[in-house]
Parts: sequence; C-alpha cells; structure tokens
Amino acid sequence: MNRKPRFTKQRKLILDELKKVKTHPTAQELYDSIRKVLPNISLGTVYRNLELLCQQGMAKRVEFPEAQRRYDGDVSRHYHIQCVGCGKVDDIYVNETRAIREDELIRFLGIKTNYDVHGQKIDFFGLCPECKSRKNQEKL
Amino acid sequence: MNRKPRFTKQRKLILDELKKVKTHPTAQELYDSIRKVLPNISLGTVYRNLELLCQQGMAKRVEFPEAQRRYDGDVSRHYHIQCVGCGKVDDIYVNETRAIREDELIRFLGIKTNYDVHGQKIDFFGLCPECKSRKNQEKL
DNA sequence: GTATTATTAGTAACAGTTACTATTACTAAT
DNA sequence: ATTAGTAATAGTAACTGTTACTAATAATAC
Ligand SMILES: [Mn+2]
Ligand SMILES: [Mn+2]
Ligand SMILES: [Zn+2]
Ligand SMILES: [Zn+2]
Repeated sequence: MNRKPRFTKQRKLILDELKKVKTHPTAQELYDSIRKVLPNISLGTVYRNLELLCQQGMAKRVEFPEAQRRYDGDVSRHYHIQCVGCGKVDDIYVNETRAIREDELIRFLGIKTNYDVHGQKIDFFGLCPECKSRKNQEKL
Repeated sequence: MNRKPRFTKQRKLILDELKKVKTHPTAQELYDSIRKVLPNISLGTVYRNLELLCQQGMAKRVEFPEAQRRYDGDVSRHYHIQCVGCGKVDDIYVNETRAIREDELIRFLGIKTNYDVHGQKIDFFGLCPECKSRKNQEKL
C-alpha cells in the first residue's frame, strides 16, 4: 500500500543545507540559500520537507517564544541559548549528568558560552488527567 | 513630562478577570468573557493592556511552542505544564530548593500533578558576545 | 518505456498579533 | 465647574509566519 517517500533533489538539498549550517535557520533562511542553486524551489516545499524530516527524526524544531520557528539538523541531545539582542540561537552541549543548582548553572554556562546569561525557561508537557482517561476510553 | 497611566474601566476589568481565573487565558478568551459585561471592548484593547500589565510586572506571558500566547495573573515563581492533548496549561509550584535529577523530577511531577509527564523543555537566553560588546560601545 | 502517484511550484487562505486613526474620556490646571 | 491636554479606546486594516489547495511534474516500480 504505502509507497516509500521519494528522495527528490529538493528534499536532498534541504537536508544537506540544514546539516551543513550551525545557525538553526528558519524555513525562510533555508529557502533563500537553496534558491541560489535551485531558483524555482518554493517556500512551501521547504516547510513541508522540514516538517517531514522532523517526523522522521532527521531534524528538530527549535522554538523560542516570540520568534519564528527554527530548525536544527543536529538531533543529538543538547540545549539552546537565544540572544535577546539579535535573536540568534547557539548550542550548549553539556556532558554533566549530575544535577546542578540554578545559580551554579548560570555561571557555568556564562563561562562555557561567553554569553551574558540572563536566565532559563523550563516548561513541562504531558497528558492531563482528563485526556489520559479519554484516551483510555477510546482504546476499549 | 510623563503622565501617569490612567486606570480605565477596561484596564481594571482585564486585570481583575486575569487575576480571578486559573486557566492562563489567551487574549481572545479574556476578550470573550469581558465582553459579557463590556460588550464594546475591542480585542486590541485587551492585547494592549495585557502587554502593559506584563511590562509593569502585574502579569506574565505564558508561551508554549505552537500555541497561541497565554497570560498569567499569578506572577509568583512557578512552572507550567501544558497538556499535549487539549492544550491547557496548569501550574506547578515547587518549593524544593535543591536540584534534583531529571528522571526523579518527572516521577515527582507525575505524582504532584496527576499528569502523564512526557518531558520537559529547557532553554536559555542572554546576550551573545557580539551584542554584549555592541552594547558597551553604545554606552561610550 | 509506461503507468502510477508522491511531490512540486505557485498561489491563496488562514490565524494571531500589531498598527493606524478618528473619537472618547480621564486628569490637572485654571 | 470649565477647559485644555493627552492617554486610551473602538473599529478596522495591515502584517507575518505558516498551512492548504491544485494543476503540473517527476521519481519509482514494473
Ligand atoms: Mn542546536
Ligand atoms: Mn501559572
Ligand atoms: Zn546577539
Ligand atoms: Zn488535556
């Protein structure tokens, strides 16, 4: 039934470019650079393929509040820091496994990244009790 | 020079409603409920005042990826968890001061919130080296 | 090579938020 | 109390990032 996804030149170019850069580009930025070699590619194609690559685990979304969505070709476990001045996103690779206190962490990251670290943002996600039981209902 | 901000009935209603609910409403949701008592209020007024209240530290933005902006009348220090099923946002008040390991934390929050906790998202923000020195330049 | 159909380019639609503008209504000074 | 000055408002238009639609194209299996 299900045909394999095709490996079009558009898809290949998008993935290659994303893997190449370290800038966590937006769809628009990728579109602009890929257009230099494939002038007729459309922005929709870039979006569609980026989302597809994310689904397949070959890319990741990098989302900050009030900023447009960015994508990352590096799917290894790492954190991100965004500059409140220019909006760019840099990587933070931490190999510490033990937990550290918040103030220590800020100081540590300041040294590691050369950023003036203002703070962090921690959010959680999951299934609320209602949605949990609704989901269980549906299974029966 | 600078006039005081006026305390209009629109502003008062918005703040009161926001403080009253625990749902982290969107601007649209606040607009809908406030319209029941002030039918002519405009959505723009709700947005403008919410942003103003945030600037003044009387409210906070609650922003999750892929979701519309929400606001919180509770500015005390607490975390948020969003349901991936229905999108609602609940509070997490943690009085633990010591750091805890990630897996412990997830278990702990599961018990505390009754959510099926899928994970967390940690991001950092600050000033990059370039913006830091640009800022210093401007001061001279 | 031919048939099948996933993918594409181009464009329109959409949603959330912000900007604009003429009018209204607080506030403070007279 | 009246007035002058101006912050704030309602209503609406514009904007921005993303998604949806559709006819044409091109990757793959046979
Ligand atoms: Mn990264
Ligand atoms: Mn809250
Ligand atoms: Zn910067
Ligand atoms: Zn839910």
